[in-house]
Amino acid sequence: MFSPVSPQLDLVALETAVLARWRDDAVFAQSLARREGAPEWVFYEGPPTANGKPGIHHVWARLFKDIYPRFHTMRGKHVIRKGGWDCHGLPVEVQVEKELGFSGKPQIIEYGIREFNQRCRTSVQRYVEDWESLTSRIGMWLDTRDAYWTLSNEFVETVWWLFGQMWGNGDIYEGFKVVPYCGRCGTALSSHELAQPGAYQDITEPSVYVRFPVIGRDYDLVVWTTTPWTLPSNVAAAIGPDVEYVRVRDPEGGRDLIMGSSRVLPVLGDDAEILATISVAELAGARYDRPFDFVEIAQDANIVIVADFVTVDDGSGIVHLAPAFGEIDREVCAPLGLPILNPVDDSARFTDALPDPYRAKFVKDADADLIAELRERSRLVRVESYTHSYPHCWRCDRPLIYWAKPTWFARTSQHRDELLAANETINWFPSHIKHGRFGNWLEGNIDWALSRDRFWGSPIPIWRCRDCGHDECISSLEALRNRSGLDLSDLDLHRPYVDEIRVPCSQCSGVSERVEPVLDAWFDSGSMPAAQLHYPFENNDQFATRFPADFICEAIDQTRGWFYSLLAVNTLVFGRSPYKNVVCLAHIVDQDGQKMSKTKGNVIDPWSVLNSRGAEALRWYMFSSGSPWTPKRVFVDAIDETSNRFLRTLWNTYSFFVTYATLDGWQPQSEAAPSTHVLDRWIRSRTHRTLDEVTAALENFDALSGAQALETLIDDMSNWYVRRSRPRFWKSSDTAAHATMHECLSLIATMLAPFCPFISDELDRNLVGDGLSVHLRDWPTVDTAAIDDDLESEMTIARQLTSLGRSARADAKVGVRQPLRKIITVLPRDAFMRAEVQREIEIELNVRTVEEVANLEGLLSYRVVPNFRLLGPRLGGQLPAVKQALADVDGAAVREAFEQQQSFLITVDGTEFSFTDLELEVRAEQHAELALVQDGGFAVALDLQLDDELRAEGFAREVVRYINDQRKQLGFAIADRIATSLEIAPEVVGAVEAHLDYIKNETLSVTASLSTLEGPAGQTVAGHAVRVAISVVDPR
RNA sequence: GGGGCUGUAGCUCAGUCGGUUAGAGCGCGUCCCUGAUAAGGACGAGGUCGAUGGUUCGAUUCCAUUCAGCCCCA
Repeated sequence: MFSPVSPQLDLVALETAVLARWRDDAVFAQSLARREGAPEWVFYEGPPTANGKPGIHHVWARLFKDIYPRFHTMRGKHVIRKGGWDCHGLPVEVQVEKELGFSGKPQIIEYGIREFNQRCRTSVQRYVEDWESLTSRIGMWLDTRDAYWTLSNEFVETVWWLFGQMWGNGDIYEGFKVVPYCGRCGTALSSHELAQPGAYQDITEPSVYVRFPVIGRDYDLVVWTTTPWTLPSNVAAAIGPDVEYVRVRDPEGGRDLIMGSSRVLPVLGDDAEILATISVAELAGARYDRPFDFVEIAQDANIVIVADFVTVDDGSGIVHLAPAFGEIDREVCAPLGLPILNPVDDSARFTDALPDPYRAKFVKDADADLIAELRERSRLVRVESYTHSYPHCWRCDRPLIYWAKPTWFARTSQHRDELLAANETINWFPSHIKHGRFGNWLEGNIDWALSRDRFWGSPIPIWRCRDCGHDECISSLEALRNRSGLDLSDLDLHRPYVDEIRVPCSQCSGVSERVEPVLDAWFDSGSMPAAQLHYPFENNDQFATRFPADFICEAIDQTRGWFYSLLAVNTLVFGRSPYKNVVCLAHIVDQDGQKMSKTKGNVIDPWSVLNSRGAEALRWYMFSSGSPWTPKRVFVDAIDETSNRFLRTLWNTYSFFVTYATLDGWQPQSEAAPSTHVLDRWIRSRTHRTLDEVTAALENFDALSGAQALETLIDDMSNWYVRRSRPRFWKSSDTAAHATMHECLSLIATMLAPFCPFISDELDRNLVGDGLSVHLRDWPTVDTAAIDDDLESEMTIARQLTSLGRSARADAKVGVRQPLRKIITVLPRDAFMRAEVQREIEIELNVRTVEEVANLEGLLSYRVVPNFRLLGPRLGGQLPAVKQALADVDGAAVREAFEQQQSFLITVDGTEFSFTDLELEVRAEQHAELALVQDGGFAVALDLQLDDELRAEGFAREVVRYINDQRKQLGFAIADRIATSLEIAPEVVGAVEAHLDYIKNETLSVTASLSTLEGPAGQTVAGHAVRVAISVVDPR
């Protein structure tokens, strides 16, 4: 027997119970164990950064990371779900700095790296617990006990090994990088940090047009910059090869000015007098007096060079170059051997190279003084306010500067073609990322700056000799032990411990110390395929079967994050992409499409949804509502809506089944042959077709289509199958209905399992009752014999006609309880309906017969609708004329012609055309006297003529409804048998007598006594006075 | 400034490998049903498929331009 099922669905309680079962029975572990030895389907967990509580957007990604592994596990694959935590990096450090009230590196050093890193470690551990509980609560199966932690010695050692491989291939070098740098925090910001919301802010600051007097000529260049503080570092001025330059008279009487012709008006105004054009060739190579000569220059510099990037969109058309403070500047100047002048220290203040008042001043604060000095020296042409988007430190909100900083790089740009080739092997979902956002990014690949001058990260395993400067990469503990001669068994592979290990230089007699920086934490996460297994130091067999991944999934912001770091590390080391399929989700936004942020106060706490609506509601919403590639609006009303539409309908249907199966004492019998009843055949066909669709959808990482197919099925089952089959469930006569619904609901539970692991497990447990979890089952195979295309399309027609019939009844104001003699239907020519399907229409519409089309001929006119899809290719440009001619044709004649000759002939402009009934559709057009409704090729007309017999039957049904209503109001149980006494108005007593058995049957009346009404009646039924008394009869 | 995505009913979203009747749910209105009932169903109103131009016999769908929103990059 089935456990009783409340019609009310309490998801939170259900989920709590299911979670307990999973825990008690170790279902997740079992699901893995039973696939031991099966082919691997490899999933990599992109490690969340454990520096804060997880938000609703993390839930989204985690659900997609859950559904496909669940599906493939059921499909027979072994899908290890090893968790992972990204433990290193600035976000963690910042969190700890905040706790300690620090505001920069000096305080950390004073505090002690050892203690600081210990706090980082503790902080990570704390947040991991939050992540674990949320992960479990949403029904995500992830092995968190065996998770990899990027802070572990094993992980770091593999990171070292990967770095060592790249070092060995010559792919690691030290160079300069012009980086966005925060002087206050004493650190460069990674591009990932610049990508933080709010990093770019519009600021207004002075931009200056400065004179660069050309040596040996009688004119000055007008050079534009928005960063006056970089002028002391100027080494060159760039002109564009295709820009037209002109000589302009100085309005203030100084030497003539040179600038781009199109910039004269915006910069100097209407009055400027253009004297002549001047060629790029003449300007190129010219030398000029630099604006400030504070910093010594040893080499030749201060020349005019030609560079492609120069535009005349703004400025003067001549660009100031300071390679210490601009990446483009550095790229242009470096090949020319121009020096890097860097009088700025690591706190973004001018060094002693500059005199007062500039010395020791934050560079941006020196702008005003520098401008004043330029003006004094008559070097200033113009100052204007310039508003642009400028990067800021996301921690202290101060403007960054671009600053040349020694940095370790990986030569990814030299491997660009390999990266692009590896990208070609990846399936991207959605596909446009492949050659769009990600492909474009790879095309423009620049070397990956790997080093971070910070504390909490994987130490860069390079030891540099204090004497000769020789660098050695030591990329394993074993190697480090050999080189240092120390016992390193207790060594923590972090700062400061690793820093304390010194090795003798291999080139001289000096001592080597580790270089200071740690690695970009993205290198850690990119290393995870090997590092999670401590490959190649152990687990080599596992790595062989677990590389590359079949599936990874993250939000789209990871294109330049993890998707890239994974590809870069593994392509450089292993020569191939580490993942085959990548699902790339969009972002979560609020009800109004706005990004969720704490300051806006529009953040949805996942726990509030989980505790009030349940994980399943959230899951179904995430899977079924809208494409995962478009920003998803998350709000409680929307979650409730999808949950009501689908989960509650499913639950209702399930509850209905269990209720009546229990009342009938029905039990599943495995050997029963499939039912032959048309409704049973239909719902089995629908269910197996849906199984086919869901399977294909999930194979294709398309959860949405799968969810939509399931929603359609549940709607079909609830609103047609159950609705039409109800009597069969309560008459005990037809066990086929029970058996069919049991089969279908069980199948639905199974195919729903990856989407909704809780409710599906609950349904399955009760329906199947073998003590197994649905998650330990194999994905079902489609019974292709059950799929009946014809039956499904006929049923679709039947439902269409039923809908039209209801509409006609509504128009005619004749309720469904009143039986009618017949309806008359018109179907499209190719439509056919077998009798048993037609019978469903008759019952549903409460009509005696459905009559065929012929009798309706005179009542309808017909319109001819060309099938453009067929005729377009055939007729091409003749189509409009033919279309026009056909519009005037009598549709009845066309119909007639098809009946007689299977074709229709028409002459247009002297040409004869012959059409088949596939090429021309004849549609019912208008209605006459009957209650007729038409839609497309379908039409339904009601015969509204009533006779006494029909009226009597209609009244009997009214009485049944009335009595059943009384049953409900009196709170009788569904199966209660009752005794009924009826007093009926004289004019209808005959009707009731004639249908008394029917009434007893429909109301579960064991007895029914009937008398003629005397005295005032309490109620009327369908306009006739009645009095009804019912009471429960002892069932025994 | 460059790249990408999105724009379909009041709202949230499907869909359209180009075919003349563009769908669902919610909301709204009117009804129906009543042995799933603190459920279910039908009907109705509501759309120039962001705008303009092009290709085509035919464009919501393809192309170009453009506007708006979002994302990434600079």
